[in-house]
Amino acid sequence: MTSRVRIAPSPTGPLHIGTARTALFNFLHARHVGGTFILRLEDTDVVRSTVEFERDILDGLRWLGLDWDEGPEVAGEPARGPHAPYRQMERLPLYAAAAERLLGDDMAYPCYCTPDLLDADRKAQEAAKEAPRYVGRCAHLTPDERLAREADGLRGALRFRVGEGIVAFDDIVRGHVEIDVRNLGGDFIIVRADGTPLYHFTVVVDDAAMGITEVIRGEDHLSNTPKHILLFRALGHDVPRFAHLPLILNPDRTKMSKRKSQTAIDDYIAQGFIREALVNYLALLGWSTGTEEEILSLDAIVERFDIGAVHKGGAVFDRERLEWLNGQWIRRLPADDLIDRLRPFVEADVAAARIEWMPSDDELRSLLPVIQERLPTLGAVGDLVGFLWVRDVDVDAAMLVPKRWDVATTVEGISAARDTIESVGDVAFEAEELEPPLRALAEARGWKAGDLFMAVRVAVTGRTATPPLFDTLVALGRDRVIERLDRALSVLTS
RNA sequence: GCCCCCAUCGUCUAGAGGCCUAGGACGCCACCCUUUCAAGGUGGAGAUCAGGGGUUCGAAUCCCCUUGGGGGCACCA
Repeated sequence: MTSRVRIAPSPTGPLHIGTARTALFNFLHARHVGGTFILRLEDTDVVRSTVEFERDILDGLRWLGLDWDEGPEVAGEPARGPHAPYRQMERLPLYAAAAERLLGDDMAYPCYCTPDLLDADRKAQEAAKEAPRYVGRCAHLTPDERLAREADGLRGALRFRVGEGIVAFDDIVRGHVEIDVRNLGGDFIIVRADGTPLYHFTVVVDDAAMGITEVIRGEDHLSNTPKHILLFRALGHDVPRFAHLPLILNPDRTKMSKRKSQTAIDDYIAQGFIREALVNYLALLGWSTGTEEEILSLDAIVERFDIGAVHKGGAVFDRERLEWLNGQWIRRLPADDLIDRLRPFVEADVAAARIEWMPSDDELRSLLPVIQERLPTLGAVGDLVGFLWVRDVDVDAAMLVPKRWDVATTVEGISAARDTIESVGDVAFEAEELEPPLRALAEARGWKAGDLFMAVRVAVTGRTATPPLFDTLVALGRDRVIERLDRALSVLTS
C-alpha cells in the first residue's frame, strides 16, 4: 500500500516552528517512500481561524520547499487531489453523516449539560483530587427525556461513548503503547451544541476519508490517540499507523512556546535565515543520519530519512546552532542567488531609513567576496556594510584614537593617510594599489600598520569591526574616502 | 490529582552487549592565520552515559525500582 501522510495545520496563528517541523517530517517520509503528502486545513475553530493565518501557513510551507501533492484551493489555484475540499469547514456534511451514524448505532449520544454544570463537575473533582472526567449524566437518557430537554429549547452536544477496555497501538517511534480508556476523561464531545464538529472527530473522519496511512504528528497528541483509535473503529475504518514526534522545547525544556521562544517562521525569514538552513536544522531536531554528516540539503535529507529512526526525547531549540548552519548555507549560495536573497533585506534597510539608498546588483556582487563569509544571516548585511550606503557616518572622536596612539598622532596619521590615498590615482584605486603605500607610510613614521589602519577604518566607517580595510576603501570610492577622512580630522581637531 | 511518554557533554547528537579509558557538531577557551571583524585551521576544557539494583564472563546499550523532566486530561487544535 502506498503511503499517504498529511500535515493538518489549524489557521489560528502564523506558521509555527513546531508545525513546520511536523510538516517537514511528513514531507520527508512521503518523499522518501514515494508516497503522497497532503495538506488539510483544520479550521473548525471558527472564532480563531482566519484567512490571513491560512495564507501565512501555506506561504511558509511553500517557502520552506515543502510542496504538497494534495491540498485546498488557494488564491485562484484550484484544489489538488481526489479528496477535495481540503478545508474542514467545507466538509461539514461528511462529519454530519458520520455523527448521524454514531448516533444511530448508539455509539454517541446527545448531552445537555451546560458549560456551567460541567465546570462545577470539574471543580468538584479537582477538590476531591480526582482526575477530571465527564460523569455521564446524559449517557442514558431515555428518548422521552431527550425530547423533554429539546422541548425546553436545549440543544445537545454529541458525546462519544468510550466504553471500557484497553487501547493498544504500536507507535512507529515509541513502540508499544497501552492506555486504559478509563483514563480518557469519560465520554468526550465530538460535535458542539451548535452543530460544529470538534477536532478529535474531524481528524478521524478526514484521515479515514483521505486514506491516511501514517499519522505523523507531535508527541502532545500521544494521549489523545486512543480516542482517535476508538473513533476509527466505531466508524468501521482501518486504523492508520501512528508516529509521534518528540517535541521542540524552550531552553527550560517545556514545550516550545511563543512566550519563551521565537516560534513564528515569519520571524526567522524576516531576520534572514534561509530555507536551506531552517530545513537542515529542523530535520536534525529529533533525527540524525547516524553518520557525522550534518550539512544536508532537502534532497539529501529525503534520501537518508527514516521515520523509524526518529528519537523519543524532546529537543531544545538552539538558535546558536541554527545561526551557524545558516552561515554555512549562506557561504554555499551561488553569487546571483545570494544577491537575489539579499536585495529584500537591503530594501528593508532603506525603508527603515537605516541606510539612505539602494545599491545596484553590480555593487552587491562586487562586495560578495568580503561579505559572504561574514554574514550569519541575510539581515546582517546592513550591519556589516551599511556605512557604504549613507552620505555621512557618525564618528566618535574617542573611537578614532587607536589604543596605542594619542590624539595628535591620530590627526597626523589620518592626515598622512589622506594624502597618501589621494596620491593614488582614481584609475588605480584598487586594494592592491592602496595597501603598499599605506604600509610604507606606517613604516616610514614608525607606526604599527594596524594602528594606522584602525584609525582610517574608524574614520571612514564609524566602526572598529569591518570587512578588510582596502576592499572597504575601494567600495567607498576615492572621493568619499577623502571626504570622510577630512571629516574625521575636523571631528578630532574641533 | 490521574494517565501516558522520556532520560549520553550547557545544547543538538553518535552509540542497537565487547570496537567506548563514550565519537562528532554548536557554544566556550587557547593558539595559528591576520590591518579590525569574520571565515578557516589546530588544540583544549566539558558526560563516573540521572541514581540504585539486577541479567551477563562483559552494559551507555537488556530488565526492575527510584528520581528528575515533559506531555495529556476543554462544546481549543
